[in-house]
Amino acid sequence: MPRAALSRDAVVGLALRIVDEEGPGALTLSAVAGRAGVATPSLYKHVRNLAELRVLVSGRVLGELTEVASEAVLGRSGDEALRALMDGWRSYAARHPHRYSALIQAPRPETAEAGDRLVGIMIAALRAYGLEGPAAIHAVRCLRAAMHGFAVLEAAGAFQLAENLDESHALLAHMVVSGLRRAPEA
Amino acid sequence: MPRAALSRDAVVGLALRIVDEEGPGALTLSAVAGRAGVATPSLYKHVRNLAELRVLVSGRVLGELTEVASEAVLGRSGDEALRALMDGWRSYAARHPHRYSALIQAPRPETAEAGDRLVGIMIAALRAYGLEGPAAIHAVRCLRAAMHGFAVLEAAGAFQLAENLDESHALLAHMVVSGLRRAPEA
DNA sequence: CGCATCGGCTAATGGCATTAGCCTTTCAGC
DNA sequence: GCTGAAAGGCTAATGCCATTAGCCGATGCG
Repeated sequence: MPRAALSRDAVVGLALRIVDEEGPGALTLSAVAGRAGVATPSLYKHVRNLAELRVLVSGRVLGELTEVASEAVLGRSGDEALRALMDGWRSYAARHPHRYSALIQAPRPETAEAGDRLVGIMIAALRAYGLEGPAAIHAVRCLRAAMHGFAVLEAAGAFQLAENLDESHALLAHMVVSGLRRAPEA
Repeated sequence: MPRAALSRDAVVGLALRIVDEEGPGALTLSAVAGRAGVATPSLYKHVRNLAELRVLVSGRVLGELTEVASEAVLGRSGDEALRALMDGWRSYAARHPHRYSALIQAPRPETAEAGDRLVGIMIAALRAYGLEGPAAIHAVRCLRAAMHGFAVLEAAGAFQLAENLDESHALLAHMVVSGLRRAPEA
């Protein structure tokens, strides 16, 4: 195994930095090569193509998000766990807006496992609500929709008014927990 | 005014068709020119550049969404209005997933007016809940987050399991209305 | 009838992705 | 220590796309 200057992971790391600093749209092989001090075609020794690099970046973000979610839920249960999960999620997205935007939502086989782990954490966070089977699935979907929707809009700067965003997010969390507490039946 | 073959609106229309059929990533000036039966540079007589075309497309989508929302709320109030709004929103996104994905979330001056109209509709839909000032703002943000999050995930095919999506969405609506009914205070 | 202007065209430039094929460095095993 | 295979970098070449510059015919107002 010859010189180990670059590596697949290093390339992804540089890509992540570009995404953070200049946004997902600025992620080009040319830019990565520039940062690596290498000619563009050299990157193909580490990554199949730009599309794969994007998937790898997305996978890394998914992993970080899973870690955040995992820590948030740890040692908590019920509403507390749910709120901590939502807060952690939002906080991650707010801290790394570009990175969060690089998260690919369309399911990809490469990141299926990480995605399942994340869903598992959400199910765990919902455990206290006594949801079974389909009900748990519906709840996870709603939780995802709420967290992702808020994160995307905040990251995009779509919330323009001056009102406190923490309060808005607290209301969102309130909606989720209160909706889970009383049955959807009318 | 010489021959009126193409027009700004016609270009946007073709762009919309490309987005619908091949996704937002396939929207290139070259592709539009191909459909228009015209050389690529000719498009610059109607549109400043690709970035502007994207904004125009996004504006059109925003307009359609506003119309859908407006019709949904018409003649309804309270929970009924809210549910109709959410259903209409989801239905639009599900009917035109690529188009919905072409919606730019970052606020742009060009579409600010349309955006305000949409927010106005949401506020109207929330009127029955007696929200004032900041509380209304928070509620609109949560509503947006919920609707947008669900729409994005559904459009991306992120909901993979077989469970009925209508039910999931009904739960989301339930969360929103039940969260609005009882005060967020603990 | 003249002419300003609209709306299309060709040519040219430059960025980026991707492929092909070369060359050097390094290390495993003798 | 020597050798050869392969990892990992490079240059050259291709092709797509956006964008700019500058040309030219048609059209409709005066």
